Amino acid sequence: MEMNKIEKKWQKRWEEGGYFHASNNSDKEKYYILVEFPYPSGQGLHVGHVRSYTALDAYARMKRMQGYNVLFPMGWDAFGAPAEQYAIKNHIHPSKAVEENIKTFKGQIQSLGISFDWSREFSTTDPEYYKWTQWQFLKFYEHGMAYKAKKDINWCPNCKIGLSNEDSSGGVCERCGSKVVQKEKEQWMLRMSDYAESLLDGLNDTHFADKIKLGQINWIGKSIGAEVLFKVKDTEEDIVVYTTRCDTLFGATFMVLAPEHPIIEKLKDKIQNMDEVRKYQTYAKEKTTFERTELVKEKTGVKLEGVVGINPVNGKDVEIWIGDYVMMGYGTGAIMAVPAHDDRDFEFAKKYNIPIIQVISKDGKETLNLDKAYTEDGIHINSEFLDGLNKEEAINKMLEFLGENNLGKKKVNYRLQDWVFSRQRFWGEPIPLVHCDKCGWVPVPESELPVLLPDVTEYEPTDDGESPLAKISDWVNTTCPKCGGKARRETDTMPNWAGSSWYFLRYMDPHNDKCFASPEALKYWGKVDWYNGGMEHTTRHLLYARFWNQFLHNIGLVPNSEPIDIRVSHGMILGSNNEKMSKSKGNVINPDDIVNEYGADTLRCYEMFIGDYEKDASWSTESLRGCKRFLDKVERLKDKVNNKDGYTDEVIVNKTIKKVTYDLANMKYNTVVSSLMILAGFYEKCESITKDDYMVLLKLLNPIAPHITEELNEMIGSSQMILEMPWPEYDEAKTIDDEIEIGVQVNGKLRSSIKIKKDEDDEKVKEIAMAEENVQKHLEGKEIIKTIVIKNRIVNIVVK
RNA sequence: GCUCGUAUGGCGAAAUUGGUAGACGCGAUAGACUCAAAAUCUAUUUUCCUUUAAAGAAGUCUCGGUUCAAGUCCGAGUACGAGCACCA
Repeated sequence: MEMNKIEKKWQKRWEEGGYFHASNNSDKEKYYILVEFPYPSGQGLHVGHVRSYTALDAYARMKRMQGYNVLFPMGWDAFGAPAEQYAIKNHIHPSKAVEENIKTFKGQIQSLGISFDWSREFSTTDPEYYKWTQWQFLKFYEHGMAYKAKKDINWCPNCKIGLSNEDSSGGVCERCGSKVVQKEKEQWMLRMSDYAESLLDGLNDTHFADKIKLGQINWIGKSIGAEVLFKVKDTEEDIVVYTTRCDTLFGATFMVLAPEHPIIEKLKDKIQNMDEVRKYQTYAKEKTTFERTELVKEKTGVKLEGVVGINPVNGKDVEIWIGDYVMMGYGTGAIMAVPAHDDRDFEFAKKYNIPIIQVISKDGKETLNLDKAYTEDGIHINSEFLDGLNKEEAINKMLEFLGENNLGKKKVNYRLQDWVFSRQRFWGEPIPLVHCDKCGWVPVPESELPVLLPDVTEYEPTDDGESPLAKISDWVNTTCPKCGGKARRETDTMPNWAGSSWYFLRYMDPHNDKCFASPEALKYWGKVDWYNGGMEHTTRHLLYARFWNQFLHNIGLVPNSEPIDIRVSHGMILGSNNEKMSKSKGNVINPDDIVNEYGADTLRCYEMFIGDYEKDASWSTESLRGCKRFLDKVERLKDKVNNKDGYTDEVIVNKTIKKVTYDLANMKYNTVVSSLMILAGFYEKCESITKDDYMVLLKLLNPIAPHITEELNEMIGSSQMILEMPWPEYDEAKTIDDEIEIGVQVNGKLRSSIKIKKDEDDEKVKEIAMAEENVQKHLEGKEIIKTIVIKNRIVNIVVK
């Protein structure tokens, strides 16, 4: 068969018939299947895309045949750096490059026969779409969820641009290789940390895979501890520290502040070595986040001479240090150091000769010559009212004490920070605010949305790191919507994550120009039932999307707090050498080439067969040929079809229907293919098969190889397309043979196998098993202690 | 360092969730068809002993445990991979 021609024929027929268009008014039960929309890069489609699209396509096709109203949409996440880079280089508007890339991607996806509902397609860069992204940002702003704050960003002094953490990995600029420094800039922020607890709780309303839930939990990073107040001797100042181990307070011999801690300025007249402190502050500032965390293993710090803290539990003096191993961004930016029981504090204390007091031990005795921090839980010592208590008891008692004396309280901290929502880039959604000298920040009125990106040809950032938009004075200068006076537009744009944080809502009602989606559509489609994407997006993207949706829910705009029910992730397709596919390694497989040579169905079938869907898999063209052979075999079987009715073998057919139905819904695509191979192999051994036999195979295979199965269905004279037929049902009672073969073990070792009737009486099975010659041999001269019969499974005879 | 995965033939992998380990596919070997090749079909293919078969022994990263029975459960460890990373 000429596969390419056949595939085109069916793709055209499906598209023209609108078979995959989901309806917003249907009596059928809805089912929303979503696969992450791609960034349409210039590289074209990757065979990895084919894997996840095919997998969900197969599921969607089965669900439709099972009678669901399936929403399976596709679109484009097209804002972001690569398109902007391309534009800078070639002096064309990024939207042009995006348009071309989308065309390529779409053509490639269509050549695979994926059953996306193209009538709902959009790109995050469409003004009709980003109008609503901007509108939603204004909702954040109106509800006090967006604010401006000074933040350190990764800054390349050579390129004069701000870099993401990814683009500055290793502490050098990805583009020019120069050293990245920290630069303070005013940035728009979203109060995501306010939602930390709610994002944690909400996980209970989802059915994400455990590892994905864990990823979210770790990212949110909840920690339960206490804030403890240390007075600074002979001043009115206090220092509040955050600790998860307030029970070790008697062992706190010094404190460490983040170098930029504000108390330092307040105490500067008291600090005798202020020069040294200033020097250290500068040194810390110049270090990038990378160096602070990875390169410099050895702890450094400077003691604040002339100021002393007071340990609130025993009134003893504690030294105050600054050190860059303490971060301003977490807790209170200050810690109490307990060198005996914390590795980092121990190292610091050793280096600077600070006293070490042990307050926990295994046996209630002090350890001589502690050579490293004792971090196991034990019994408290040297701790007055805590002596003899274990960790939990001691923490509770200490919290009680701190509370009674107004010295501290229980405190929950989260690693999750507010979302830095500004980018100094051209190719993103403009933040729809203007700044007026008189009125301050003023939202652009809804009627003036979207704030469009201007049509220019220069996209280089400015020398001081402002967005390229800042240079376009026509665009920047505007009037204040409130007072009508002179005003300037915000020139920062939104991060790439913005558009993808709510796109799943837009699919429900993509052409609505009155609102981002009608309440009816939002209610009808509800949650995404099944969301698939890459492992790399299971923390941040998913968290942003959940946060965004929870916020919209809280202000009454969407019906569900959680947007997604089930989230799964697929493994990568690696090159045949087990490495990530890349041009430089020469191991890239272009799906177009495979489609041209072997057909889309073969590629689809192979990628489903390649292995465990959630794990990485290496490409093998040899194995791909095996799938081609299988499809050829299915084709040849059509010549065996006789004019009889019914199934040649009820059991194998029912068994296969059961397995394929279950496996398709449980991401076990590889065994879907193998069980169909077994069925085809069985048919091949038959003299002839019935049309019913053949139709079952075609229907079950259709979700994975839709083109060839439709063609064969037509060739044997069906007037209806497979995709219009109901999904095959199975009869549980017919999934097991009447006669089965089970193993017989003696002392757990297999000695024989016997044929018995299904559900045969245990005593009878015992009898048959005992009669086996080889079983007898192993029973000879032994005493039978007991015999275990597991129905339809195994017999085990225990002897002595 | 912490958290989470993973480990099964020459290779990709299955295993009804504690019940005959290696289904299915690739590769390989032998044969059929063919002038020949391709395609297709048939047989064999975990290892060891054995001419073969029957029969046997070993075998799912390592060591130990629970059980009539362990790839599957428990404990300790090794290797590889992923994420987070001085989070107090």
